Amino acid sequence: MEMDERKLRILQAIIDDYILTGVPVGSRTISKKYDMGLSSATIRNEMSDLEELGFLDQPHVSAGRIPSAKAYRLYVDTLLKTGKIPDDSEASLRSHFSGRIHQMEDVIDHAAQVISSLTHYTAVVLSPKGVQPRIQTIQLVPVNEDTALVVIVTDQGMVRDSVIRVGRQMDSDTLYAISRALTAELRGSTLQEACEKMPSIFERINGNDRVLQELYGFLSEGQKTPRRGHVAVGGTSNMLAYPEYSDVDKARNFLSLMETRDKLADIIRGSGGMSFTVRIGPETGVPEMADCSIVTAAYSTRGGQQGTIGVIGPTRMQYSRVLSILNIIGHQLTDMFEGDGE
Amino acid sequence: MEMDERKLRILQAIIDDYILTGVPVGSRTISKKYDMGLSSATIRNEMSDLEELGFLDQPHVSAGRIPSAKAYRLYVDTLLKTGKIPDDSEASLRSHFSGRIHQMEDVIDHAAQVISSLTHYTAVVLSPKGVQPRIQTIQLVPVNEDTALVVIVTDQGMVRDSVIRVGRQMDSDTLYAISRALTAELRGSTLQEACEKMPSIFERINGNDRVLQELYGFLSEGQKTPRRGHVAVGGTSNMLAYPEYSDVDKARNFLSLMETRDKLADIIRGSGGMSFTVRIGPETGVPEMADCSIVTAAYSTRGGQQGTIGVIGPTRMQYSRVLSILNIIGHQLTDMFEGDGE
DNA sequence: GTTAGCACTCAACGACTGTGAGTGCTAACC
DNA sequence: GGTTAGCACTCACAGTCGTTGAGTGCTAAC
Repeated sequence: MEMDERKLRILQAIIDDYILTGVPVGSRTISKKYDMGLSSATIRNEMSDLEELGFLDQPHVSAGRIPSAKAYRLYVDTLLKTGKIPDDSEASLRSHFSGRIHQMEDVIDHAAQVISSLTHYTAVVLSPKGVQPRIQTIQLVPVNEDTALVVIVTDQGMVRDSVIRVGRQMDSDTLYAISRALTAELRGSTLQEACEKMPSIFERINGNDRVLQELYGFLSEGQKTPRRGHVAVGGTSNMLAYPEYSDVDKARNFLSLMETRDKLADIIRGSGGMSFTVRIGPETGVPEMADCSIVTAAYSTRGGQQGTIGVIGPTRMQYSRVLSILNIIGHQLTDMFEGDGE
Repeated sequence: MEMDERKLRILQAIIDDYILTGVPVGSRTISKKYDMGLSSATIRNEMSDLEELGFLDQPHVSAGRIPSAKAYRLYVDTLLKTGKIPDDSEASLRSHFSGRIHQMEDVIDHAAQVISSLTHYTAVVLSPKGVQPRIQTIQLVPVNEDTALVVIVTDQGMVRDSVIRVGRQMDSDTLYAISRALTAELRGSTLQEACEKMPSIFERINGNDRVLQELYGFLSEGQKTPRRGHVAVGGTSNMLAYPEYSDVDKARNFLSLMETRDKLADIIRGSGGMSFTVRIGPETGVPEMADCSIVTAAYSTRGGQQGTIGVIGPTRMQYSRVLSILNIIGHQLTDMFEGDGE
C-alpha cells in the first residue's frame, strides 16, 4: 500500500485535531469539521489504511484514532523541510528583550520565562558551551581585610567569580599590582593552561604565596568541574494543565526530572549542534518522557559557541507554533550575544 | 469543659498518628496502637469532648477524627515552648556544608536542596535582607574594547555586578584609576546616597562622562529595584507525593505559586524577624495554601541582617522533625555567614 | 471508488448494593 | 462517677451491572 496525497491530507487533519483537542479523533469528526468532500465511511477506510501503515494508533476498538510517533515525525519533517516556520506573532515577540545590557544569566532566565509563557509548555534554556574560554583579564577586588573577590573575564564575555582568602591584609593597590601581573602572564590561556602555568609563576613572583595558592585552588577547581553552565527552566507547572499528566505519579516523575538540572541539561543538549531538533516520544531516549516531545533550537554567542533553547511538551505539541517561537527567540538571543558587550 | 492531662495525651496520639498516616484516626486505633490503658469507648468519649473543644474535626460521621488547625497550633506551641526541638540526626547534618568558601547564592541553593531532601517537603531559602548595604569597593574590570564589568562590594560581603559600556577604548590602568577615585568618594555610602553624590562627582572628574553616566544608570537602576534577593526553592515535586495533592488542579496551583518567586518570597518573609515561625493552614493568609503549613527560621549574617529558611508542607507536617532540621541548618548558615569572608 | 446502512464493540457514566470502619448511646460494672 | 461492653446506626468506598453513545468494520448498493 502506498501513501497518497489524500491520505496525507487526512492524516494532517487528524494530527491537527488531536493536537487541538487531545481526544482520539473519529471519522465523522474529520468528514464534518475539515470538509474534504468525503463521507465518514471513506475516511474510515483511509484511516484503516493509515493505521496499517503505522501512522495511527487505536487506544481501543471503539475509540477514534490517535497519531503515532511516526505520524508526528512525518508531520514535523514536512514542516521543517518546507522551511515554512511561520512567523506568527513576531511583532509581539520582538519587544521581549530590551533595556540595558544584562548579565547572561539574567537573560537566560528571562528567556525561559518568555518561552514558557508564550508556548504554555515547559521551557529550558542552556547557557552556551563550546570551545574552552580563554582568560582575558584577572582582577582581584578587596572584599574585607583578609578576603578578596576573583573576577575572571574570558573572551566569551563570561565571568567567573569566587571569594578567596588573601591571608594577611592587603591594600587594593597591591591587589591591583598582582592582578596586572597575572593578567599579563595568563591572558590568552584556557583555565587548564592557566593551572599549568601557575607553578612557574609561583617561583617568579614569590612572597604573595597565600594569594596565589588560593587562586590556584580556585582555578583547578573551576577547571575540574566545568560548571555545567546555567540551566534555566520555566513553566514546569504548565505541563500539569494537559490531561496527559493528570496522573499524579507521572507528573511527579516529570517534575523531579525537571529539578535535577544536570540530567535535564544532558537531555536537552543531547541534540548535537543542529539548528533545530525535534525528538518525539521514544526518540527522546528518556523513559520518563515516553510521551513527551522535545523541540530545541540553537543560538550562538560571540565566541562561536552554541547555547540551546528547548521546549518540552506532550507529543501532541503545537509543533509549528513552538518552532516559530524558538526560531524567533533563538535569533534574538544570537543577536544579543553576538552583537556586542556580553 | 476543661482540657485535662488525659485529653492532651489522647490528642497528641491522634496528631502523631494522623501525621504518620494521613487518614482519619478512629478510637480503636488509639486504644490499640498507643496503649493508654483505656478502651475504645472511653477514648470515644474523650474524642467527642475534644471535638466539642474544637481540636478535632470529623470529615463525616462514620469516619475517624482529624486534628484541626487549632490542634496543630497547640501541638506546635508546646513543642516550641518546651524548647525541646530534638537534635535528631544532627551528626549527619553537620557535614552538609563544607569545602571552600562559596558564593552566597550557591550556598543558598545548596541549602534549599539539603532541606528539601531531608524533610521531603518543599524548601525555600531567602537571601538576607535588612539594612541598606554600604559600598566598600567599586571596581571596573575591562571586558573588551568598549565594555567593562562593574563590581561593587558592600559591607555585607554582597556583590553586585553588571556590564556597562565605557564608550571609547580605555586601558585597565585608566579604569583602575577611576575605580580608586570612585571608591574613595563613595565608600560607606548606601546605593541611594551614591546616586545622589554622582552629579557632584560628574563635575569634579570630568572627561570620562560616558563611564560615569553608565555607572549612574546602573546605580539608580539597582537602587530603584531593590532586587528581591535570591530565592532558592528545592523539592517542589515532593509535595505531589502527599495524597493531599493528588488533585491535579490543586497541585498546579501550588506549583505555579512556587514559580512566581516574588510572591513566594513575600509569603515566606511575611513572618517578621522571629527566630521560628509556624503558620498552620489558614494562618498562612494565602488561599492557595489553605491546607499547607509554613515553618520558617531565621539565620543572620555579618551585617546583622536576617535571611529566612522555610519549609512548606501539608498541615500534617512532621513539625518536630522540621523544626529540628531548620534549627540546625539555620545555625550552620549563621556560622558560615557570620564567621568570616562572605 | 464512494457511500449508506447496520451490527458490533467497548469506555464511560450512573444507579445500586454490600462491606466495614467508625460513631453515639445505653446499661452494666467496679 | 468513671469505665467498659454491646448494639444500632451512619456513610464512604469499592464492586457490580445495565445503559449510553461514539466509533468501528463490513457489506451491499450506487
